[in-house]
Amino acid sequence: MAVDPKDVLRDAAALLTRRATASMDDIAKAAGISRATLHRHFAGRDALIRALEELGIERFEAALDTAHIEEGDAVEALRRLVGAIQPVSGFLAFLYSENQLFEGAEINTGWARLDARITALFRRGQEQGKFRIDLTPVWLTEAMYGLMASAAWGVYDGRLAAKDVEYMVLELLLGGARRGSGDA
Amino acid sequence: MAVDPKDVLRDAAALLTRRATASMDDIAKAAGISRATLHRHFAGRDALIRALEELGIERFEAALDTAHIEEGDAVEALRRLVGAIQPVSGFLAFLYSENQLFEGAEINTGWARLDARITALFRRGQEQGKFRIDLTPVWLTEAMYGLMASAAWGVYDGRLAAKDVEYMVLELLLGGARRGSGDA
Amino acid sequence: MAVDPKDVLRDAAALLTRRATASMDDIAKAAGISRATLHRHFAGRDALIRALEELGIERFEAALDTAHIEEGDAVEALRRLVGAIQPVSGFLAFLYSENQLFEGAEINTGWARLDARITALFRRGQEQGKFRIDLTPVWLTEAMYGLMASAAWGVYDGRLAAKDVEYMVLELLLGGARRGSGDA
Amino acid sequence: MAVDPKDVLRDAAALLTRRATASMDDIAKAAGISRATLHRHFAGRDALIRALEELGIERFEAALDTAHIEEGDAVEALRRLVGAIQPVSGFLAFLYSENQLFEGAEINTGWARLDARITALFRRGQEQGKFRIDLTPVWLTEAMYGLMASAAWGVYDGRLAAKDVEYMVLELLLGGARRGSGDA
DNA sequence: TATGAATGAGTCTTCATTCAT
DNA sequence: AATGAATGAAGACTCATTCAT
Repeated sequence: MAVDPKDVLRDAAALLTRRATASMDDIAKAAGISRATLHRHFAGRDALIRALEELGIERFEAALDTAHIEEGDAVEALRRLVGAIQPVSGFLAFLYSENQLFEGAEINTGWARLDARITALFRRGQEQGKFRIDLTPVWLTEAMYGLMASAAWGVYDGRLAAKDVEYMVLELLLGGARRGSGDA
Repeated sequence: MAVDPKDVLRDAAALLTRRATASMDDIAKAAGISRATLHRHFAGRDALIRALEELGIERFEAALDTAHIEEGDAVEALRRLVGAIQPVSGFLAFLYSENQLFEGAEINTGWARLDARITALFRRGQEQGKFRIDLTPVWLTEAMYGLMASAAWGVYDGRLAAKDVEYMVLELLLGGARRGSGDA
Repeated sequence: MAVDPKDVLRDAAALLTRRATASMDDIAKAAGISRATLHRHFAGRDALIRALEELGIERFEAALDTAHIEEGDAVEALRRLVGAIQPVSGFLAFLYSENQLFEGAEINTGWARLDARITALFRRGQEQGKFRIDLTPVWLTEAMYGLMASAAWGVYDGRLAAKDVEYMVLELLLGGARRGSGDA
Repeated sequence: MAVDPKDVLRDAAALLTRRATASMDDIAKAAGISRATLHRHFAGRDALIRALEELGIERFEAALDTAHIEEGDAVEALRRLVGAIQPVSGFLAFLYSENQLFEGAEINTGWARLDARITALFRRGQEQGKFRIDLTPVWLTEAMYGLMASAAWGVYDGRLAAKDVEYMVLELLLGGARRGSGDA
């Protein structure tokens, strides 16, 4: 009968990924607990969102670790990264837009650390001569987020097939749309 | 003293682009009118959002027309398109995420027409042998939106310089991140 | 149909004097308006309480002015004061206990000014040789509040007759309970 | 490990004397037990308050007994009474205002017995020719409570010195503020 | 017996919307 | 046509209380 906060977060993440404006009541229902209990575990909506960010950061970081993005060829590392992120991309897309849309909310500094790792990946790729140097690592990082979110939303809305997404995000990011770039 | 709905929409668009959760009161204040008057012109928040979508569609369409995306070389047409969209990308990013995040709201079918034109552009490019055929036109369209939104948010948050955005979005979209792709 | 905030305050004061724990809903009902309207006029419960304090200060100050407590014989001035306060003593008793019981709430500094005027009255009386000097003016002021509140509560609970209160408060304050003191 | 209800009451009294609006959680924390245990010992907040009243009555009664208020000269008895009450005056002030402010709660009839003893003291004083007969015993009793509460609050807020309180309450109650009354 | 956990009920507050001038 | 004023509906939050271990 004891409620595991992890489970509540999981359910909240799943719901908010689908409907970003869900109320505390909706979230409580989705988690199968009462509103009061939800408040007992997360003191207020802000606290819940912050906890969700922590969860997102944790999952994101796990993906980065799994992908060993600091090791080996940057292109290969990016491949591994996109593959590893895929399963949580919907949730991350929610957090990404949440952070963009709700100004004023303190943005969890945990993201900065992850941003830095990804930016470093692109920078390493540039130093290895694998990535273009006219596109800044910061922009490539941002672009990866944007493509990931677009893909997640496209899948969610039925415009894209889930199985294709990984390939498409990666290929576009690596080689762009132009023929002779990435399809050689 | 007569209020021009166009002006109100313009102000609302400007405000919501900055703060997507602005209340009707905020919007009315930004437009310099009373809440009651705002409601006289737009029967409810939904109606206002729908009108904003109309405005977005209108602006988007104007950009597509200006760029003559149906004419000439697809790569050049895409260049013109990205350039023409730039000025309204922030507003479009707002509408894009609004449509993703608030399920239930009927999505204005006007977007489909525009999506179709852009998808057609990518398809034409593929037929011209300019664009890769392993990335679907639908995905390329979606990806363009995602990159545009990311760039707009990056600029808004100060992570990217406004002057670089057009180049970076276009180059990534065309040539991807990999060296030897688009920087030859 | 326009609601006069003064009327709302009056009704709120009347209700809270009777039942200090009345909810915002109760207060709104007592004032004949909706909760939302109550919030429109007073942004939150704290703001309402603060406004009530202002009203109390105003009424109290009016009583002090009416009684001309700075003029003439201190004993006579005190007589006039107790008489003038009588009609608002219930309300003041509410505010008095409110200030005692709810620590943390910023106490309106307006009270300090009134306290000072009353304290000055007792001091003047001491200098005129009319009041004992072994009881500090601060205590006499505090005591007057306490007697006033006790009397108001006694009347409210039916233990005391309203018509007697003025005399009893004044006589006790001036002459105490001991025979040969004030009943000469 | 066994919880002594007496200890809980003691702690609750101490806390509520300081902060009358303390929640059950606060009270439980102050007593060093869990909320559930607090409820096991006192079935509900009302029951706790009623138990506190019992405690107050008990302490009050003990003070009255200690002071032997039924014996000897009424003035001397009153002196002893005020002295004996002093240590519990803060707690009694809390119960006093609690009873005034929260209508609906059944007032413990135990108070009536104590009121009667004090009223009898003043009546005896009148019959002994020591107290004025134009101030009713009921009012003098009520006034004593009011002065006691004012003094307790004044001390708590730092407006009065604890060491002076007994003298000031007693002197005002006996002789009033007027010179030549009590300071002869 | 004591308690961590869960919750129903109630409060405050905000927002979109309507009304009367 | 425009607006100040009023409100119903809905959400966040707190608290006293109960349950299961």
